[in-house]
Amino acid sequence: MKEMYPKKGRVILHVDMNSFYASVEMAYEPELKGKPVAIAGNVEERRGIIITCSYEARKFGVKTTMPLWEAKKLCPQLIIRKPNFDRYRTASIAMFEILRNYTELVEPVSIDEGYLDITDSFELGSPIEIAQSIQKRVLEQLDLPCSIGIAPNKFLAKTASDMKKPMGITILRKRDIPAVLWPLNTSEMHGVGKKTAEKLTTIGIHTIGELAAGNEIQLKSLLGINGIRIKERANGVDNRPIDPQAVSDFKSIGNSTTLPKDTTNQQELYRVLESLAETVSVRLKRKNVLAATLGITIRFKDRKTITRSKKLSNPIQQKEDIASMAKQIFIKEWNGNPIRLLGITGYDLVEHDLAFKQLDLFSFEKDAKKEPLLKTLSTLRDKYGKNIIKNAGARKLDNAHNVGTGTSFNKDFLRTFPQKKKEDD
DNA sequence: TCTGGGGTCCTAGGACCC
DNA sequence: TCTGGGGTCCTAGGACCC
Repeated sequence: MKEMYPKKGRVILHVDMNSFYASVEMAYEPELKGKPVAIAGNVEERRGIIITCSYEARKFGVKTTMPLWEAKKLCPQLIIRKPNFDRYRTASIAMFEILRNYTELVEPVSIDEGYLDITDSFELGSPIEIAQSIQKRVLEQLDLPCSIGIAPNKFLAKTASDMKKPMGITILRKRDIPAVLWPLNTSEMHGVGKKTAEKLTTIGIHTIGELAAGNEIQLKSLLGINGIRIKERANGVDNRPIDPQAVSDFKSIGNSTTLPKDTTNQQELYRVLESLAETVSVRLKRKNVLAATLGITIRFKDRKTITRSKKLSNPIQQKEDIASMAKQIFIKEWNGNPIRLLGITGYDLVEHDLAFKQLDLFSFEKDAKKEPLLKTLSTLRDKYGKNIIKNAGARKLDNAHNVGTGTSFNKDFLRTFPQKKKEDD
């Protein structure tokens, strides 16, 4: 029945805070308003860079990622502040709370931007009225400016919010695409960076319009699945839903630091790893997760960067565990060359409760003696889910057969669990 | 005087299994 | 004696974004 009616188009908003960190500082310190302000990391050191800056600073040519000394040269009166991440987090939470007054379908993308699906929020007003209301409330309640894009999907909404800054509201309809989007260079597209743009020129594609008409076979062989995707986007096609949960299931937690100066001193490097391990441990604990894979990043003097990771038989969270594993991985790979940056990242995050049950599982030996192991494993699986068994190292649970009463097991046993031979192979 | 730190997603090769 | 075609997992690197 549904198909008999024309499909109702979605209405998506993209809310993008304008020079967020600098604006938050101005809200805290109104004297800064109207002045060139920049937030910069490592202010004391030669490697300080601009994280973000006010529009007044941009007029001087100051830009994100620019080295501090260069920014000062362009704008000697530049006011520099260190980042206050707690302030930004607080402002971000308040901002998303305001957005949730308009719909439950709010998907935070980063600390300063998010999508809203207001398709079913029409009783609150037209899309443009809703956008105006959001902008007004965020400004009045938080003293923060934002730009909003209104469109039928995420890609177009994101593109639209970028078109008028600060405090813009832009509508981008599908029918606007040929006039507005197609004349632009492909590198202007969200999702197309320098490398991809360069590759595209090798097949004669320079503008978004040329990409929209590009040969799919050619694009696929050049860029893989991404080639198909950016062609779709160039045609205004993007079916990704707004997912309010998306932000909460993060995939990794890490911490890295550029050293004050390049070094080959192993003790010093170990101390850095310990300090990184501490931060990662705190962050893992705050999110109530453990890491089942640990990775390190090493950047050498010449900026060549390598990553090494190790899947662990037991997930870890304590700083001592993280530090010792990180050192182990590090020392195996380090060739003695001067190091510029070190990082530690936890992957394959498992929730604390589940990880705990997973460990508990190994103390169930007694139970295993009472009843067939297969039954015990099945019980555990039913209780804690298949992944828990999988994470414990016992893959192919379904192939576990013919294990009799009285069999005891521990984690090593689980890992080397005998597999049933397939007769038909 | 070059170029931070936090992430996500995709690809590709080798090991291993059937 | 000379060799298939799946599939999954693990690891490393690259591209991109804010």
